[in-house]
Amino acid sequence: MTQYQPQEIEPKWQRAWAEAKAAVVDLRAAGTRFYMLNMFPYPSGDLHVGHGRNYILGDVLYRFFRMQGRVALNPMGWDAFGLPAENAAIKRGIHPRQWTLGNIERMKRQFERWGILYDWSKELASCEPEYYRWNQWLFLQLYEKGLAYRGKAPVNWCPQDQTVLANEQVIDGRCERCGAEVVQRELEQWFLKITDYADRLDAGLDDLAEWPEKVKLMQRNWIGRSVGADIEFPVPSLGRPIRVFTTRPDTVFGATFMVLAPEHPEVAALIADHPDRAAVGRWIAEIRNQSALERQEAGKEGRFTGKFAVNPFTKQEIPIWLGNFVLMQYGTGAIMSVPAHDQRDFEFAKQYGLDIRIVIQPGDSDAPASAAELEEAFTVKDASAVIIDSGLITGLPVPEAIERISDEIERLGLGKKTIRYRLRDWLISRQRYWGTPIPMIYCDRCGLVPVPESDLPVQLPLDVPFTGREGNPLAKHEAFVNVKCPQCGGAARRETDTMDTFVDSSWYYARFISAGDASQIFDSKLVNRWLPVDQYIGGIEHAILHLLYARFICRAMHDLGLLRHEEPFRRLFNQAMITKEGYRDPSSHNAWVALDEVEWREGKPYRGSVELTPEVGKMSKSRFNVVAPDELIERYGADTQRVYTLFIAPPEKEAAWSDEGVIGAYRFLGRVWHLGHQILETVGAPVSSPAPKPPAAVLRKLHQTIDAVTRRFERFEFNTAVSALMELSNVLGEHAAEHAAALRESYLVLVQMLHPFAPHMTEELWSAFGEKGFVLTSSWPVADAALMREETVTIVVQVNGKLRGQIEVPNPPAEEVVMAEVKKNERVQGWVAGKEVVRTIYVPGKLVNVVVR
RNA sequence: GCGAAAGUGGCGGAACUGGCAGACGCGCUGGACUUAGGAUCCAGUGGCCCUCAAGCCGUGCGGGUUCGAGUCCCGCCUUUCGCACCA
Repeated sequence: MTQYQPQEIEPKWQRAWAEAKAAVVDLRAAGTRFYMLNMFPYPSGDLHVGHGRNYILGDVLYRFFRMQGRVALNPMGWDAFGLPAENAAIKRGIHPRQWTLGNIERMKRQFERWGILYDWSKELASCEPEYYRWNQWLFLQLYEKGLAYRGKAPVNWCPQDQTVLANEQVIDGRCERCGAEVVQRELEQWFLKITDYADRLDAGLDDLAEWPEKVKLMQRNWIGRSVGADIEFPVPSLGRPIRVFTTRPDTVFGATFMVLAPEHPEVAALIADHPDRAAVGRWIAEIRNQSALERQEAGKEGRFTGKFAVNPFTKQEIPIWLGNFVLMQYGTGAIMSVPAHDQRDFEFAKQYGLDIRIVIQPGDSDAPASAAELEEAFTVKDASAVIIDSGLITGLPVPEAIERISDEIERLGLGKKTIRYRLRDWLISRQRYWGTPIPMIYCDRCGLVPVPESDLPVQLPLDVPFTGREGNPLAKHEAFVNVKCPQCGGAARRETDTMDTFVDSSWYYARFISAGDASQIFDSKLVNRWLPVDQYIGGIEHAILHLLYARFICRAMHDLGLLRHEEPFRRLFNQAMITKEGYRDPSSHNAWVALDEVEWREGKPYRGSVELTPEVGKMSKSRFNVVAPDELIERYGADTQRVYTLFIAPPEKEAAWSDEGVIGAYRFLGRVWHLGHQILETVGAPVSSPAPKPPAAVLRKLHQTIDAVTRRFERFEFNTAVSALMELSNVLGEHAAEHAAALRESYLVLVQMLHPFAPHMTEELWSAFGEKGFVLTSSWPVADAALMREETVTIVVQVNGKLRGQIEVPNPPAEEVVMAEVKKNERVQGWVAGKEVVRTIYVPGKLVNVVVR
């Protein structure tokens, strides 16, 4: 009997697909499109089984939709700029480009060995001028529209990576990449004005019906939309008011003091004649030098300015304080403090002995609480809370009071209703070499001058030294830095900052449609046909970062008239990572970001990935215990890895890799293989005479399986899809000895359904059976509903264990079948054909209606 | 603290709208073939009871709804994941 030898089969079919250009798709071909996309990876070098899950999943889906007759596109590219390449250059003296291209080659090879089909005719790498020139072009369009600007702001500086970071790249006060504590610095940097799109990005989430709720929630929280009002509090000593933002204008009668951020522009004027000005100044300087993390850890702290504002509603003078907990970046950098109804204000007031005035109480309490007895702020804001002692809004429930007082604020010209967002502008400049040069020039005479489109791309010079010291190596490249001003022709300097690599990745999905087009960023007509991406797959770690940026840039491109859609990804799926030996391998879920340094927590690697040695091309297994795909493929084949990876758990769930478990997938494939050859030996490859009909049980199972597998594909339930195929294979196996010849057709249907999971083996079997073409290009089987059931069934109903009724009916019965009378508390059981359960609907005291499931 | 998701055998996990809990697979036990097997095949495998049959108990804990609850409702406990002075 022919042995199952994946090592021989797999390379053969990989070659065959490549030669046939099986995945190359004509984007103008007629038909229903299916744009399948995996988040393009950072080419860190090697991939292990955790990465495999991501790409295998995509490939399985791609093959499925293709067999379903869709014109399917499955492209792949490389998020090829980034820090690890530069760090490798510093450490080992390899040029980032060489390091990156070498890794790309290795990863491509790995994809091939997994049997993943990509349309390589559309490949792109963000580090090539061919790609990044359009990055620069897009930047210039945004600059013209005022969506890219240079501005001074307190920014996050990573001392380890020697660069600034976007807010989204700071996690718990630490650099997302290296884990170093981030410090605040006041620097002039390049920003993209994502805040202009805050409302649209928030509202657009409602339309993303096929995105995980979790991701939408995270984005919503990140954007942080809050509805409230700006109110101006007069400050007599200043001669001008200070504006505050509040989401609770209904509490304004309880505002007993005001707190400003230490960075607030009015602070200098307010403390100018402070008796202890020097001490307050030192305190402010101290706070300003603290990182966000340090500020929070310090607890609440404040200083009295000595000045007062006037509460415009109570007309009371209220002291103006400075506080370390008020953020300049949010709202107006100033708050009205209502200690009775805001926990932070409450704590601050208690600490410094400030007035507390109660203006809201639970609607069901008649005795007003006393401020002195208050143990925490009363923050209820639904209709159960009622306003007291507040002039025109007294007696109103909170929601109504908010409306009423907001109108009044506008009527009196004290301020206006406002919507504010937590989201801040996207800081995109990086003081690093390996990235897209920002196409701007500084001229002493003309100021900031954009590089003319005709001069694009601004090429990243390759001949730079990598010392790892003294900042960005680009700044030392004379030929790059010194240019003529495009406006006046005088001597000028080039911008040496490069772009955040998230800019590269925020529009690449559209470039695949026109990859290699030197004349334009992409062909809008084709892009309009192919966008949005039908199925996007990647790790949850980009819930905010990449996915928010991409949504923003897509809208910006929409507004530039480049494409029709506002949302880039119609359906999103986040696969989870694969774990091993109880610890989390961060790089397994992190297909994009290769982390170069490892942070250890409690003796385990917490953040960071394996150090890659390009010469060997293997992960350091002893240290990290990750499963390398090479060995696995050598031993069991890629098909086994594919089947096991999908069988292990639902893909959105973390899964623990088990070396023993793999054998189950291998045995399964072996059984299918041998079953095929058993059938072949009986019938011979080409069938001349009509095949005998398979047993009814086989047919029924076959069609149930087609139905189940198809449904499960659509719902990403690959683990149970595989188990359904195992069951079918078991049933076929049971009948093989007696009815081998009759099983040929059923078996081939199994082969087809198994194809997305085990493409190599199924191609081999398909051709062994004399079928023409690839399984890949055959069509997906359709279940026959009639064959999924028996023609007639016997329904048996027992009440309290005694036979109450028995009837033979057509299957499925057209109507409900009334079977028996039962009394309350009687126990009813129903059976169909001695096996399946029927559904019974109990009508108390009367009847049992039996309906076949 | 706020928000979200999840708790089922020794393990990964099934169970569509409430209807035979544990599909499928791993592991384990026994057997077959073998010089041997970590290869392959067959049988068994939630717990209790000496065995079969029968029975009883079983989906984190405590209540409830229902003829019937892993599934629905209420209250806890635990775990994981987000957010965390955002006014």
